[in-house]
Amino acid sequence: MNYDEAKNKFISTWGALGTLWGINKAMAQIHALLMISPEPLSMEDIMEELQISRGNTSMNLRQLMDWGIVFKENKMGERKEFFTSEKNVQELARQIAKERSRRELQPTIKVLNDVSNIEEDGTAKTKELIQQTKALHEMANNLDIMMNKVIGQENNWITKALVKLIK
Amino acid sequence: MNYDEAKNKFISTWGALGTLWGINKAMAQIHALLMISPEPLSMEDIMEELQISRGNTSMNLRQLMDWGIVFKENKMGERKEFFTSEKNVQELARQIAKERSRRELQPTIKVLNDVSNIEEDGTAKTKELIQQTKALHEMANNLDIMMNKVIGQENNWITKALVKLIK
DNA sequence: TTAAACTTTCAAAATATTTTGAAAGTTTAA
DNA sequence: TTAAACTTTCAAAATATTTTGAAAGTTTAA
Repeated sequence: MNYDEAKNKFISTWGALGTLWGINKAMAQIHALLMISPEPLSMEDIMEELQISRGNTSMNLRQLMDWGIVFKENKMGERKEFFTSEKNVQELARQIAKERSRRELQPTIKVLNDVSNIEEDGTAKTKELIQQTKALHEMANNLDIMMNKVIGQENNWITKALVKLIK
Repeated sequence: MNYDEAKNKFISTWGALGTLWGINKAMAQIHALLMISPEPLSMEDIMEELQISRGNTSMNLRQLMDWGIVFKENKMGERKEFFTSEKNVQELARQIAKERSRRELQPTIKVLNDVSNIEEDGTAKTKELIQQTKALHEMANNLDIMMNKVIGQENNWITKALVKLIK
């Protein structure tokens, strides 16, 4: 496998995976491209490499910046904007964990909490609803605590400490 | 909030969340419905409750069974099939972790491994590609180890042990 | 066997998401 | 100011996904 094959394979795999953590193909591919680019890239560069339109590039770059994993960079003497990704994989993981907790887990936890606190009326169906949503609430909460602990830790923490503890 | 409001809220929230771990709305809603139903439900029951077609119900139930979180159940003297979900939340989490590892993480790890083993040719771009995919490979691998440890553990393990260790 | 009671399949329709690209907007240098 | 060099917005088009429901398939009781 040569450089170009490897590069394309990485970009398309990352793109496919991205759809599974809730971001679209173009967004994941832009991220993948920036991830392995030694130099910041301009919008033109990205459009060219991935064969996508200007509008698409602009919108997805903005979203990646919202996620906090891509940054705008200015080059001396250049008018246009350049972009880089967070290159540190640990930091990337922390950022993703943080955003997913905020966007998905927290709202779900709130609903589970609300639902599990309805009034018991003695019927089997109400009992079951309360019991199951309580259990899910506890589990989601634990997951959230875990993710937030990870966020609060030093960078190498996940790799070094947790894996060892778990073995 | 009364029973019906709570039930609907739970079903639609679970449905929305589902799309984020890679299953579609109908599939997640069927799962939610079974999760809080004290009795096994027939295909008719599900169609009726969620207002979805027979075909849709059939296909999504099959997929949930593939995931190993919904089971067919036969009622004495009844010809039609009934369905229940895995009611134990810990077991549900284990099953989801196991399937996600198998379906998403493992294939990605393989690609990362292949890509990070291309031949070094001294250029900056190749060096960056190798370095970044190696780091991602290590991280994905650790995540996979974690998830598989969870799978191997006794049921209450996640809640009881891990959360305490992490505090 | 048969036929009733069910489930599954799959092409077509409906819906949702993504992408495009031109127009509008913004910034900067002169 | 102005106008060139850029970025963003957004309606329309393209594409992808989901849903429907009728037809085909399967199972079971008699």
